[in-house]
Amino acid sequence: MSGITIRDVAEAAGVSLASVSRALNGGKNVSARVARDVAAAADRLGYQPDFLARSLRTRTSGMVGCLVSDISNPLNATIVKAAEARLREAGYLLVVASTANDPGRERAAASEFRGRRVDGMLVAPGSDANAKAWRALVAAGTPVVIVDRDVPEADDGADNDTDGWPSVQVDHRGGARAATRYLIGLGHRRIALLTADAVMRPSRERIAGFREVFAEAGLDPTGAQLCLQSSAMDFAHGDTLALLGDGKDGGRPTAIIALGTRILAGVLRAARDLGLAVPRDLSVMSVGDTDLAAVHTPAITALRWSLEDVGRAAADLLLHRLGGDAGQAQSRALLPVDLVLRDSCAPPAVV
Amino acid sequence: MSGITIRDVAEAAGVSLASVSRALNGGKNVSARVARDVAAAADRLGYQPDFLARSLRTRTSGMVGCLVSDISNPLNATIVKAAEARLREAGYLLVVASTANDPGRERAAASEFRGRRVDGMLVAPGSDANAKAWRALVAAGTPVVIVDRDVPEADDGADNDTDGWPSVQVDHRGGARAATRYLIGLGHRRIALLTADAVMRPSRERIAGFREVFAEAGLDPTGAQLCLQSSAMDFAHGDTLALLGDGKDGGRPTAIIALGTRILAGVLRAARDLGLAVPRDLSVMSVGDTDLAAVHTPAITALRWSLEDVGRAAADLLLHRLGGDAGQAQSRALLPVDLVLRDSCAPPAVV
DNA sequence: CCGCTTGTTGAAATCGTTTCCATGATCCTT
DNA sequence: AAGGATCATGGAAACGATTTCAACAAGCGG
Repeated sequence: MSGITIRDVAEAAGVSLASVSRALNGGKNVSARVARDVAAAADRLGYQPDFLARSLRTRTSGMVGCLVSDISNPLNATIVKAAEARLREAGYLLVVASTANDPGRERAAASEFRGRRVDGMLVAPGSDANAKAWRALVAAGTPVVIVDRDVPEADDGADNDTDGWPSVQVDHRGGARAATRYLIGLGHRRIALLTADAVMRPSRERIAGFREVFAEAGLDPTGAQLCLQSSAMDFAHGDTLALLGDGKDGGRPTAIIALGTRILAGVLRAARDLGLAVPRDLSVMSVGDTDLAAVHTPAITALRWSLEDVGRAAADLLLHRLGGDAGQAQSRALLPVDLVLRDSCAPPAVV
Repeated sequence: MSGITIRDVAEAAGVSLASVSRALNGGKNVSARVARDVAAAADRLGYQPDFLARSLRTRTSGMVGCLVSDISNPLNATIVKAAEARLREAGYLLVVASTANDPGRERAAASEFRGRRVDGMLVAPGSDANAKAWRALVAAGTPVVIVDRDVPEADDGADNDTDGWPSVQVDHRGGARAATRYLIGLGHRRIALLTADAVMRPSRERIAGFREVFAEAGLDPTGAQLCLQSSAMDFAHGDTLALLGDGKDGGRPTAIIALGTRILAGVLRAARDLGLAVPRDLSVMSVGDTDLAAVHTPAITALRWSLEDVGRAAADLLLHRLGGDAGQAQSRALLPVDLVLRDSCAPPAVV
């Protein structure tokens, strides 16, 4: 290690430990001479403060914990990256834990973060079931920002904070509404939404928006078909084949909205296997603007939202809290979703 | 915070601080009665040790720093995730810093890691220029494992360690050789390699393997065309158009080896723009087995290596070091690259 | 029964930093 | 010029753990 401590600097500069600390930190109540000597000595010796000792004394670790299901998912990774950059600017270190949506690992990670005295946390729980663990953290005084998740209100009437937790959320409902309206506008009446299990907020909101539009348009609600993927085993390839193959419930869907790279890939492969041309025989839309969607032939119309904005907003919200601002105002952010029109959607073939 | 310290536990259990520490940690030289009482008291009070204080005393932070160019790159993210899982098992916390290959940020991050007293580091420098910074760290006693990078020998003759640094590397050269041999075996004589700037090991090794095979086969070396991408602005789309458009140097290449999702995407789009069918008019191979390669029509033959293995091996190597094993043996790992045959390569059309 | 080893225990030192407090010194005001 | 206010400074007490060391009890062979 560095080996040289504040004590060495003090001796070299011929002042006391307290003066060195003051000179290097606040600079308040410190004479110009001492400031100069200390800076010179520190520089000459290559002094580097020990964060551990400092943290122990000040009770702030300068670390922010980030709990995310899977860091190797590019969507998550992009969010984390943006948040890390913002936090780094503010002098914080981001530590991430991949939890694979396993409640046990989530709890363990949260507990470890707590033991390491993180100053705050960015969390995206795998499901709402773990909300109590987060509540315990918050009760312990650790600021927590929820990222694109819902946390149900406490079931014990004791501490029901009416306004909920600080959070950054994406307007998946609005995006789904726009997408559905667009397809209906093209003439589609049977649309399938392939998304993840409804245990998390994004899928729940998407489904809600999807159905809302059908209801508002006064269309046959059975035309809004859901296909939920609990685990992307074959990336929805089999499900899509089944969906497109037979004509149950009044015929196969003429349009599919698919979540993410892998499900989208499964859908495209299934369409190819069945000899269905996109967009002539089948319109396809991607939820999330991935490389695959942008580059595929034909290019896939997609719902896009800025992952960087999500990460930045989450970091800002947390920094706000860490800055002592416990004000309830601006404790929630809702980010927009855009519809990027490309070549993969067209009016359905006449029935 | 937790609020309750080892002192509270000591009082509750009616023993001294030292006994509590012994009981909770080693358990050596502790009577059954004390062990029981301490465990009970700690449990009842919900005691959670303070990592900061512990670290300060023991001089080990239990943290491992990871320096990577861009965590939002799925390849890097996968490596990091695997390493994190392995390190977590061993009780270490992984902290990552994205450096965007900016030497300044790399240095800053390394310095910060050092200040936070990380026990070790996993680094993939953006270029070899920063090697000196890493050397300084190693000289300071921090174990460092290099991930898929080369670090040149010190230019000052003083401390030239003959065996280099512990590192995990991927056999990109072998992979490139296999790929090139395969294409040559199909009859190709003009092959283009589109890869990244040669500032880092993977590209350098690939280029070397690529050329070696041409030389060994006694083929016209001008058939081995290089196209280096310093920044993937248009994802090599323009370069590919130029490459395939005219017939300089004895004709356009009949096969292209493209690095990663984005360059591959650019190549495929360019081929489409020029009306070249894959693999009839142009054979295409991907370096790295991405979603796009697996899902494209036709499916793209790819060079694949296990990113999880890279992460795991790096973690293991570092853990080995941290375990006190400074033995030079097994300080370097070389991971294999496989050629995954799919449908995107065929013998070239007769000239 | 004595001396020696083995095993438990608690008081105190330590890690490197920040911060409280007392002590002078300087300066300004009346 | 005396008295109070402000400021720079160093000694020492935290922060919460681990670890050394000495003390003491018990077991045991001779």
